[in-house]
Amino acid sequence: MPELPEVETVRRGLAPVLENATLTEVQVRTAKLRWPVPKDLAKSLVGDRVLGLRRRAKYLLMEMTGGGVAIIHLGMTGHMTIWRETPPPPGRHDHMDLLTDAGVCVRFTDSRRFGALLLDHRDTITENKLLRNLGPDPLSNRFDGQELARRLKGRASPIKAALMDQRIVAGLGNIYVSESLFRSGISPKRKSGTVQGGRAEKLAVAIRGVLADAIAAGGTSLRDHVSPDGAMGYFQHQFSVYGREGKACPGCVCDVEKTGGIRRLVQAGRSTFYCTRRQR
DNA sequence: CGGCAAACCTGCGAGC
DNA sequence: TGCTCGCAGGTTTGCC
Repeated sequence: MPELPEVETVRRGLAPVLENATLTEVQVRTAKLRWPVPKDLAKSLVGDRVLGLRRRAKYLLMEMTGGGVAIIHLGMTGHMTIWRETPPPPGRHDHMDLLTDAGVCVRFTDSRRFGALLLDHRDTITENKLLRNLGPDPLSNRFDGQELARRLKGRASPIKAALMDQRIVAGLGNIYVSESLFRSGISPKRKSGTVQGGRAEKLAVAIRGVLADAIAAGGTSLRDHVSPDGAMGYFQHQFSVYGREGKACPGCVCDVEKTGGIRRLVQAGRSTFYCTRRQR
């Protein structure tokens, strides 16, 4: 499920029920996630009020009045569900419940358990190992064509790999990299260092546009619901290339029979989808 | 440092 | 129907 637009959708769904709420109970049923859930999690959070729910790249940061900050990552299959009434009995993959003084339950579910919940403190959060090397958030004003060009300069790797690298730009994943490259007309195989000037500008604009459109659509729902209120995201219906191998490129008028349509290739172990005619 | 495969997990759909 | 295989939205680690 979660790249930046899905995480932002989750943040927006949870914020109204978590912000200003006091946590009355934290139930951890599965401590074995991407990293072990801290043993003192409940002790650190219960009784504190949630000051704010923020997002940094694909991480959710829940800031507490006591100074604690819960760092949440949804991994590949993690999602959150809000229960305003008594929640159903937890299933095998319902690893955690956060209960608030308003009687709301926020349940964390993650079948593959690549997600994480860790603790830090507001005084040390900027030096946190998971956060300190992240590149700019593409929707922030720290990100534009010039900044992207600077970060790509001199790199020999294909641009697909560079955009997947969270140190270059933070928040893209496999779907939105393919879609952004398509929108900017850049081949995923192009050497990163050659994406400079106008080309970098175009790519930066494409990244921002794709992410903004995806957030407006409530993210992408391929297998899981993304929104904590159960609503499906529908950006998958706007995909130009992702998952569309052999289908017609939306920008090409050529016959699919002749061109073969959208191509798939594997780069660094991940599928990339692109159009050989429109992306150079 | 760069690049790549493997590792961590489970579920699902395709094909036989 | 039921099994096996490949693939899946992420990130770290370890090896050349």
